[in-house]
Amino acid sequence: MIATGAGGVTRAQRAVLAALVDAPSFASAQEIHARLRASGETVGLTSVYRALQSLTEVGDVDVLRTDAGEATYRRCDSDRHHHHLVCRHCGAAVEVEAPELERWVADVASRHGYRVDDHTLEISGACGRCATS
Amino acid sequence: MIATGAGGVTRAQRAVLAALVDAPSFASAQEIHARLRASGETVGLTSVYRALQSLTEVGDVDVLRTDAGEATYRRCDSDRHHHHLVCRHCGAAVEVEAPELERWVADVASRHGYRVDDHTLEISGACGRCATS
DNA sequence: ATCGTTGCAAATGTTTTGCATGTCA
DNA sequence: TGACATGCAAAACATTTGCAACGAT
Repeated sequence: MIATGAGGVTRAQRAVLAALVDAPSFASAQEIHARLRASGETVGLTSVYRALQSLTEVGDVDVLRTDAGEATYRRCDSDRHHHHLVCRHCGAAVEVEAPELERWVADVASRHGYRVDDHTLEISGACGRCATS
Repeated sequence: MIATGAGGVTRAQRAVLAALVDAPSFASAQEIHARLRASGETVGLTSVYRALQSLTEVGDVDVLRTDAGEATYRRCDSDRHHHHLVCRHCGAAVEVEAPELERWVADVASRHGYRVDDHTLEISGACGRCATS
């Protein structure tokens, strides 16, 4: 496997990235595949999975597991470490950077004698538009 | 289905709870099943899944999805809302309650016009014992 | 007898892999 | 020609469900 540039180098990778740009928030591999098919692209499900795997490794997309166990993918604006605030209704997502949180995490960990290797925070709820309607 | 007491009322539920007490941290359904089998208990995999489902609904055990997509379960000491600090090596886990975090989450959400329905935070790293050895 | 529990087998759904084919340098 | 990329079909998973047998009240 050759190192892929940030833009995605294979046909499948380009197609998947394009689909992710349209996606309101996190989309599953199956959804991406269906969307591509619907838009006339002829990409196999296998290639979608492989493209997502590559893109994830390179860091171009973020992965999130749903409660149902489905992996969902999202193209993130920021390439820095951040967390998500996702609307359950319309799928709108806000990327939030949180230095205080990072600090707090490190603090709590060290207070328990732990070294932090990784952490995840996901907040789900309703965005302003959906909460009121 | 009848309401099950906190102790677990079916044979499968009792067995699963017992297995979870021994578990150093989160264990998958398959692991629990294997452990029960190894210890001589004759419990079907199906019953393990069903027991875990019931126990989860009642709130006796917590669920956590691994990156691999496997659901893992843990018997939690606290029945209040809390987060986990898990050691990747030995599996030791600390349950941490974090009022500041909850406040911060609510704050960030409202700043973006969101209403918070749910949130998850997982911290993984190395405990003191494993970090130094 | 009745009703919940059990567990096998089969179904489901996602993701991965084997393999033959296509494509581009 | 050679190294990938592709996609179908099949496999590998975790998990759920249908269903008949079982156990306790």
